[in-house]
Amino acid sequence: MNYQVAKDKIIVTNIEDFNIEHILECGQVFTYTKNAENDYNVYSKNKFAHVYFYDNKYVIETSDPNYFVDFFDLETDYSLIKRKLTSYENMQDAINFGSGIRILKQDMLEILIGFILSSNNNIERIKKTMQKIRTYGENMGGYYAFPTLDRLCNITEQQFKDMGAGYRAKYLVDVCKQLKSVNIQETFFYDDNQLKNWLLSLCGVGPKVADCILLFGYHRCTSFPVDTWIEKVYWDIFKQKKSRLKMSQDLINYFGDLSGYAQQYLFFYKRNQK
DNA sequence: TTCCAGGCTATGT
DNA sequence: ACATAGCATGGA
Repeated sequence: MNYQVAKDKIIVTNIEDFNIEHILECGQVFTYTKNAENDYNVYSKNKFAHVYFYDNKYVIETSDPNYFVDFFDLETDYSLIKRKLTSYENMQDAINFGSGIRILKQDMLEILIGFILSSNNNIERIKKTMQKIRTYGENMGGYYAFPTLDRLCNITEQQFKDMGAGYRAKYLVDVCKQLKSVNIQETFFYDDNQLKNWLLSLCGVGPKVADCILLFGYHRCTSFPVDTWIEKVYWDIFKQKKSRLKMSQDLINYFGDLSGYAQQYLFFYKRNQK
């Protein structure tokens, strides 16, 4: 894969490991809309990008190309990651199926809110709620920025409910209060254990959601979120049942530094099997 | 109508 | 430490 940065766009060529559908539909992100096949709008913080396939290339149109070079993790060699993962059993099919997956570098606050909403919920509704929450953010002309923490703190439980958060509305109000008393920048220097323990202390954040925030909000790739789909994958690999915590530990021991990447290929593949 | 959706909290053993 | 009910909501 290669890319070129211009003033108002990025051009991605040799796209064997960049596929916008794989990237957005593999469950790591809720802040996008689909215009057509291979044509999406992507929102992150106060930024926006229009991504589409054209002439065997991807075009990422945006007013801030450098931001999206980082967001799409374009400096990481996913061909190398896939080559390493190929040596594992049961991985070849998943890698072929989701060959264009990349793990996005998303905003921690958006990930936190999104995955608190994810519990016992479905992806379409999470996306709708996230889009509605965005209307409380700054109007950027044509779209809204995701609300800052100060703005989020002014949203009431009833307003979150009206946006479809359900019983998670209370968690959102409480977690915003909790975050206000923390220097969030410092949390980026925590080691994996410190960070997970802190995340588990937040309202609405249990083991699975904490692992998702570690992986998608902090890019800690030695994290392996276990959900209903990964439970099935675990059975395929190890032929036994365990608690989700132990499954996650086994999978991290198995995949090591590649855990987060393996999780995404396997999740996307399993979730889309008939 | 009933079941399910990338689980969490609270409350038991 | 482990097991289970209840949780809002909308779509199939």
